[in-house]
Amino acid sequence: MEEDIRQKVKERIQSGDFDCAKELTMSMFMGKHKLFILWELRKGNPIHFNEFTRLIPNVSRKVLTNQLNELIQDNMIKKRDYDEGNVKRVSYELTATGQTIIPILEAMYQWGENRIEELKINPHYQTNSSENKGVTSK
Amino acid sequence: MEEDIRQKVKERIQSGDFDCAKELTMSMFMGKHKLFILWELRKGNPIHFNEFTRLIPNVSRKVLTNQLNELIQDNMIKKRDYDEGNVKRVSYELTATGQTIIPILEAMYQWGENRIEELKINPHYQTNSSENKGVTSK
DNA sequence: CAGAATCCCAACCGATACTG
DNA sequence: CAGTATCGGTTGGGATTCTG
Repeated sequence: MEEDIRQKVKERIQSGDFDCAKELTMSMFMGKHKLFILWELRKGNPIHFNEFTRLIPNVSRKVLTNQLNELIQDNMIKKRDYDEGNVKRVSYELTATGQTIIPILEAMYQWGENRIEELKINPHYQTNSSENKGVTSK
Repeated sequence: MEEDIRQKVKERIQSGDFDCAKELTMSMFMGKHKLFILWELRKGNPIHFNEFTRLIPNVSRKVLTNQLNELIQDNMIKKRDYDEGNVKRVSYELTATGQTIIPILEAMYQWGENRIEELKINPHYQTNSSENKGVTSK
């Protein structure tokens, strides 16, 4: 349904329904590896296709291609083809628009770090124990 | 795969692999309606179960229940049961932790708004036309 | 090196019906 | 009112194989 949401958001915007700003943003990095891809590109350095296959653990080329193409369609990254000797190479880098989304990723990174620290101190997962139960004020 | 990512991230954190901060954050609002739920709760006002079914277009109770429960497990929202007359009611509101993620949603909202304005001026979708093609510097 | 083309499965989601 | 239970459809993603 990820692709679905991207399409839905596009359609809504194209048909004049602009009430989906958060969803639009979210659709930029929905997809298994997009967050990772954008994150790796955030410094401005271009990255080759096969570099990604090494950087991202266990990604198939098909899925990687798909994620990269969607990011290109969304104008978040751009592709550059060139020849090196006689072997074709391709690199990807952020577009100007893509760069503007990085602060959000950094905020997400920071929030996650803080949350992890909290969880180290006071693990909360699978404890349906305390504070969050129904406060049943009958 | 949404539940899957939530579980994976949890497992990674519980097994001492803390290198997934962004993914943890993202897993907080992955799921079809979580963004919407958190957004509606951001002002601090509690919302009843059936209010959500009215606020969210075309959500089934099953899916809504699921999304709410995951948010509770993740300590983003909390549930409050009480009796009103002799009818059981339930409301949901943000936890303290849940409140800390709102600024990220607001950043996403703002980014989306800006992007929509850009697209109004210079529609970019489905034009694989110009700047983003391979810059083929052969 | 950088894909494209298939096949296939898991699981998210929707619709519907039932319960306390 | 606020759920639970069940069934079935859709699709993103993995594994594998084939090009230029």
